[in-house]
Amino acid sequence: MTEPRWLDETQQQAWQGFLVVFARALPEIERTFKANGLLSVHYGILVALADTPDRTLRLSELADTANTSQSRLSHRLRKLVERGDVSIADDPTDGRVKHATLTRRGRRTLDAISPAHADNVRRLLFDQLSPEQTTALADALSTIASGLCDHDRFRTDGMGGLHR
Amino acid sequence: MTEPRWLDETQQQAWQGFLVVFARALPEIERTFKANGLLSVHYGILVALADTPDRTLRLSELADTANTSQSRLSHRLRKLVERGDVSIADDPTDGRVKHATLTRRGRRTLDAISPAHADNVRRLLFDQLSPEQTTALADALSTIASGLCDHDRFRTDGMGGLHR
DNA sequence: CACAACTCGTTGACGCGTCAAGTAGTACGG
DNA sequence: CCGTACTACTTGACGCGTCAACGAGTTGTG
Repeated sequence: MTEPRWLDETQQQAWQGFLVVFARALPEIERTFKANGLLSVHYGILVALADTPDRTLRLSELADTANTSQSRLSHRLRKLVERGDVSIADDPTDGRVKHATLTRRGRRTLDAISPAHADNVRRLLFDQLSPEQTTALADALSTIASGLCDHDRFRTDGMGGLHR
Repeated sequence: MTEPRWLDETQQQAWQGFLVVFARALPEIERTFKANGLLSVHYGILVALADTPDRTLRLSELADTANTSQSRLSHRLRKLVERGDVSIADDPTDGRVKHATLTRRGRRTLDAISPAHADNVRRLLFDQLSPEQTTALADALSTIASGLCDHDRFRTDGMGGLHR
């Protein structure tokens, strides 16, 4: 066993900041979704589909884009399909694969929630920051995020070659 | 209804980064705790107590310091008391109040988990960043965090005058 | 002292996320 | 073709967090 390497003071400060954001901002943000009978997972799914050219993704890609596990996607998709926000279709060439498509109703749901959501995020997180702080934050988080995504593919895929 | 104010591109980038960190790093970090039969909540509770001069906090302060709700604290405390990591004592002057104290065993639990935890956080988040990025990140997150904590007291307390 | 209003902490029901197991479909080696 | 290995997705059990309701203790008012 070698001597453990601790976080330096700056890193501890940053980590503590993450914890506060996760513990205090996210639940507050979640409330907007609950007020519309949904969860942030649902919203993430709708956004992922809306950001796709033909509003359609196969489920495994959808799970990846929405930063969720396949089983969670499966569970939450049930409600979205029941509500008519998303429709599911079998792939014609591969019977295992299914595709999810954002319906017109799903688009409307998204439009109904988005303003309040953006407002929450801005108010809770970004209104406190100067433009320079925001830029630096985006830079650091993007760096971390891309590292995390690469790391993930490394662990789960065997070089899956998914988009990007 | 006025025109909604959206997030600008930088803000969106930062927010997306938060989501990725939240969805990919935290579960990974949680694994270390689960390997020791605990959750991150438990760890946060132990840390909060360890950071206090006499290793003792009344429960409401503990909940606040550990960024958790009172009921969650109550639920998770059960296991920590059973394990003997924390002991609970009634306040002698106010029958409603209880105090939690970190035991010697709790201290040992903390020491056993901390190295692996610090390692995870460093590896997943900070190893990717330059020193300048880390500093900027800590600065931005601290700013947001202090805003969130003030905001919280504003909503729940009636000017509770809790420490700080 | 009585009674209302309040605070501190606990509890239980309920819905969500995880994990491991399961079903169904595909690829491939012989 | 047959069987094995693999992939895509689904399901159910289980433990956690939330929320609302609760019991217990305290404070304030007349």
